[in-house]
Amino acid sequence: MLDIELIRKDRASVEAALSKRLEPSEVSRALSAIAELDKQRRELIGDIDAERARRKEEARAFGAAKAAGQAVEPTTRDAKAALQELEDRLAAVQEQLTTVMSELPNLPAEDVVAGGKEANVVVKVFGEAPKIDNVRDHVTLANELGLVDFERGVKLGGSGFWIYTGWGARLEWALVNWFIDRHFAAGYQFMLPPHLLLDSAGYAAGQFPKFYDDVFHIATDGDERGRFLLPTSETAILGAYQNEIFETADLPHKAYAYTPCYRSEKAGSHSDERGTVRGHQFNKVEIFQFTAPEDGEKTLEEMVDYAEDLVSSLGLHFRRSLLAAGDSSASMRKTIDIEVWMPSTGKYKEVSSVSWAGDYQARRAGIRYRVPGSKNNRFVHTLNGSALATSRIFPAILEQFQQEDGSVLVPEVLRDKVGTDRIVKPTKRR
RNA sequence: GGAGGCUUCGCCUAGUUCGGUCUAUGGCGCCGCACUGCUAAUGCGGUUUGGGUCUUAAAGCCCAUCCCGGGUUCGAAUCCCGGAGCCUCCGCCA
Repeated sequence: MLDIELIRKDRASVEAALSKRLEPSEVSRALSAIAELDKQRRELIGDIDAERARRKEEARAFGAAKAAGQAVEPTTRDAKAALQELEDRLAAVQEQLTTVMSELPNLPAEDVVAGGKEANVVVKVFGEAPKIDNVRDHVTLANELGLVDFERGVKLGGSGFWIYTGWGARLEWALVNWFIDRHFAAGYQFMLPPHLLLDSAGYAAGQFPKFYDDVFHIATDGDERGRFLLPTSETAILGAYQNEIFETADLPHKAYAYTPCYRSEKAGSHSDERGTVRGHQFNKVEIFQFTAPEDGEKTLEEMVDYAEDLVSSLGLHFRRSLLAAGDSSASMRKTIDIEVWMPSTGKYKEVSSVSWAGDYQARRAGIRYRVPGSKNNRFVHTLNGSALATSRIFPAILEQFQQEDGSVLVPEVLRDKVGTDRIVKPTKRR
């Protein structure tokens, strides 16, 4: 949610920023509608408040007169319908305003360029692509080494699901655990939240209404409220703090969570999205920070550096990209992707997306902090980042560390957790 | 799933019987000031949250807010209906 006061005061700059990700004519139309609704809203509030003040005064006078023993007639009964009518109008205006406002995306940061995926900027490349003869893709490797059972996964969950098996399950779980250890050591608070969330949490994070159809909705017996399977633990971490006020001393608040991510999006069968690259359920450890506004943008850099250090520690070749306005999530001011090299496709694939939402999510979720020396509580800034999406790191490890003899070397930092230095072909039936 | 109790401005709490200066009591905590070699103690004052209005800003003023949503009434923390959450006991169950 954008700051309506900013739209009032500096509509031109809002319009310019939004035009980086929307059609200018569409932006103009939405802002005009907002200006008009905002005007109506404030007029109605003024009228309603005045009417309520009058009624309060009359009720007080009535009580005083009655207490004094005078015979008095109620006077405000007729005005009730008029007040009700004003309140109904306000509710209608408010609803329209909220609808238009909540559909507007965040303002892209200054250094974020307009355009879609093609306008993304590669900022930096880390390491070098390993030289591999006869590259096998991760699906082949996973099948040969018995790491992932795609066929039985489909038997269980249908298309888009798989089972990690044997050393594959060990590797996946080692990744999750290694990230969990690292974030804990880095001072993030560990959370294991519910995977089933109330719809309100989806709206707070800005995923609804836009992605309402891309998540799994769950009906719960005897409860009218909608619930859904979380598409990322970002939704849970943010939602956990809905309508709360942070003490200044508690900022920045750093949290992280491990959950599977459930997405119902239609999985097209792109050749570079085979295997575990895209599915209806994947593992991800998410880091999150609530900060004071002045620390927001620099925290983004800190978090990206941190996530990159993880990928570097694994020994993978990757790069950093600054996303164009049209390719980053609507809730975000700026998003930086970490993309890892996939030898089989010759492409880089996103393994982490680190974003700075400014106060956009905080405004939707009602998350504020106390400003020292001020009566007015302000909205915090929120940042989130995958650290990391294991189901993307997993295939990158298989592909980048595959050996001539068909085995795969385990990254050094994971060897203790996996329980082997090298994964070789199994001899028994799986 | 059944029965009962409960939810008040950070925390605890008075108020709900029987509707009206409740414009919500008191304590703790916190902030400011005073006093004092320092600390402590003490005294005085302040301290829910959000919206509107005015203003360069602050202050002020107005409205809402006693778990949430409806209702009754001139008037609701208080009465009625619906919902959520917590606690106790019983039942069921990984």
